Amino acid sequence: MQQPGGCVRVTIRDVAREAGVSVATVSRVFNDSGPVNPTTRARIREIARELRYAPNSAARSLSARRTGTLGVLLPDLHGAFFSEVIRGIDLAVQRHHHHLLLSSSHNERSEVAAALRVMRGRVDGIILMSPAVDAETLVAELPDDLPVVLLNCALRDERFDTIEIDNAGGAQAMVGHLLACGHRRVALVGGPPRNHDARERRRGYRAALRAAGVEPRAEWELPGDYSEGAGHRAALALLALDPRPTALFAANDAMAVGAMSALREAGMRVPEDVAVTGFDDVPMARYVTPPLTTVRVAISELGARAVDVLMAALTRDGDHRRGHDVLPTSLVVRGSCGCRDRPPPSRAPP
Amino acid sequence: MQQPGGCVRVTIRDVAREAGVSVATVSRVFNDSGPVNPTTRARIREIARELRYAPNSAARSLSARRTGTLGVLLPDLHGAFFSEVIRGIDLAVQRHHHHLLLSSSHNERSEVAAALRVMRGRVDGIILMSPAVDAETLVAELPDDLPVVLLNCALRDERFDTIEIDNAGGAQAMVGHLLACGHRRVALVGGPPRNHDARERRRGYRAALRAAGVEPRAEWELPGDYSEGAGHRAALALLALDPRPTALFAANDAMAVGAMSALREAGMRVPEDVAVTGFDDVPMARYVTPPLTTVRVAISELGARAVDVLMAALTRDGDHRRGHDVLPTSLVVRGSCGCRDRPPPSRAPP
DNA sequence: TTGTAGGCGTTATCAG
DNA sequence: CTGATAACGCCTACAA
Repeated sequence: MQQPGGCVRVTIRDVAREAGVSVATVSRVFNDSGPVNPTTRARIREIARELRYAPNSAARSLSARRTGTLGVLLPDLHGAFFSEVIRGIDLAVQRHHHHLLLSSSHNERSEVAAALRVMRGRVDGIILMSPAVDAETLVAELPDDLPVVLLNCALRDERFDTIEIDNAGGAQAMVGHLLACGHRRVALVGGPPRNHDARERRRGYRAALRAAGVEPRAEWELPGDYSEGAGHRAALALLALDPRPTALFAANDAMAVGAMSALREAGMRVPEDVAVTGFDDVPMARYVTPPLTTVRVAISELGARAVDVLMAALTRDGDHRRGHDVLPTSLVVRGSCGCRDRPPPSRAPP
Repeated sequence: MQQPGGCVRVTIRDVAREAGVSVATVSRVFNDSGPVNPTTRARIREIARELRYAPNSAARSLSARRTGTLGVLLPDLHGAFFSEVIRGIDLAVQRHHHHLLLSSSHNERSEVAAALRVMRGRVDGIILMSPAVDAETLVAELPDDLPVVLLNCALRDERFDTIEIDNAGGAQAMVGHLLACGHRRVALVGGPPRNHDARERRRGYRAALRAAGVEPRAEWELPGDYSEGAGHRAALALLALDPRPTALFAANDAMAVGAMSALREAGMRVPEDVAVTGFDDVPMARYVTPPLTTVRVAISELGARAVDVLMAALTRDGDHRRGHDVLPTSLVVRGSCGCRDRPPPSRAPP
């Protein structure tokens, strides 16, 4: 026992020397690769612990050509949605005994490219969610020696797996529900303009309107950015409309909550005066007043499935058939739409 | 141009060969280290782009002994709190042009140890938030060749920097406020039993009670776990108490919202029948009904500061004085406590 | 301004 | 069962 505290950098060589064996043997016990005499194995483990040795992961991945890590690129870390995605990813990654290299806030193409570059050599595969960068410019940056899963991207390239939420379908079901309950003037609080999900949700909104014989109107489409404050402002804008919409479909739950807050402050009742609905079904949704009618999305499932697909591509190394998954959504009718007791609306044809 | 698509593994050697220079020169242009003829520099960049070359980060960190990455260990990824912490960390890390290796859900000691081991060689420093693992057992696992910042840990070791929220102070101020408003029976919905923050908030709660001459009572302390559902159940339990508490202090906002929901369902008015307050001031807090009175914490600041401390320790390599920061909190009085118009309570002595 | 060569800490392939 | 030893891809003196 030469360095009791092991204060500097203790390598596999130190352990080998101390144990009177070769580095190969030490490597074997730490990887369970190849046979090692139980006695020497125990001694090596013991000495490694005394020296506080831990394998250097960088060296390991360099040599083994596997990193045991997945890279994740997200546009932003804001709000319950991304939180849930990451959580789903993390749980799945742990199930596969892997790790996570996280990078976020990449809306510019150059930022995505930079983040992608840094991932090289550190990850075995990449999960990329970048709803704001347009598709064509994105594909040029993607590495071709690593498997990539695209999340909620407006891109369906045969070179990559993709997973997305049925945004349009969920929105259409939600708005269809409001229409089925008798509403004729339904407003929308949209998400960020360049955001793929937001656009799809808007598309579903418009489709539902048309399917019910209602022509979408520009002044019904209030701008938003997925934040509570945007919902608040949108509701104020809605109140200024004449004739005033009787229902408000927010592109996510946070904005719906913000909108309800503004309506209440303005002396309006939800749902009696204005029905309000959201999208995502975040945990908080059922606990606000009134409980929020919304579109349920298995958000963490989105992340988990991405990991599973990636791991599958990783193991079935060469021959992996790309897939394009669409995660279904479902209507969750609570109090904020005011039509709990009506029959569920039938999904209108596209 | 030998491999137009560069479909396999292109290394620095390939670029060097193609450009007719040595690997050293290529390395220089990619690191801006040492002088390189502008012409050859341009040619190398050009060829690297053609070949789609990107340096292998594992090799780079092995050789350079720096990874440009910080490791983050969190107990869980649930809820707005952790979401905000990560966001703060990520933003700060980007400011420093570094990256993030994330790992979570480590409540067991062995899990923390494992995660710590895997970080070796991949990170330059570690941010660890582990409020559930007891302090002594934790310190044994910490690496001594890497700088570590402890977040919200019940540990104040001279070997590590620590940052924590003024949990007790914030709780005491909040409960003091309720008492100053005339409440005498104030209940608590606690956080996870083994959680350090949760204990501190309870300590502040009790201290405030005693400071006002009110003896804490066991039946006032309702169990919780930081989830909306726990708050919901706690409120139901509160309603069964006789005499019934007139105020409820939830150890976080999510539980406060859950509690308000249960009270409303039971036909009680907030704050008239029962005042409800929370902790954290998550974005949603101001938009619930009624707006939540809570304790404001600069959550993302907690993460950002951790990064700054770590980076400071990294640059001032040898001589870095450990510090123990405490993030202040502040009272945010909204509608849910029913005492908006009263004067702010004076902070009671401990 | 450029090239050579040794080393970073592991793994993996052979012989023994 | 164990030990040399050649990669892995890059950085960095040192030399030219």
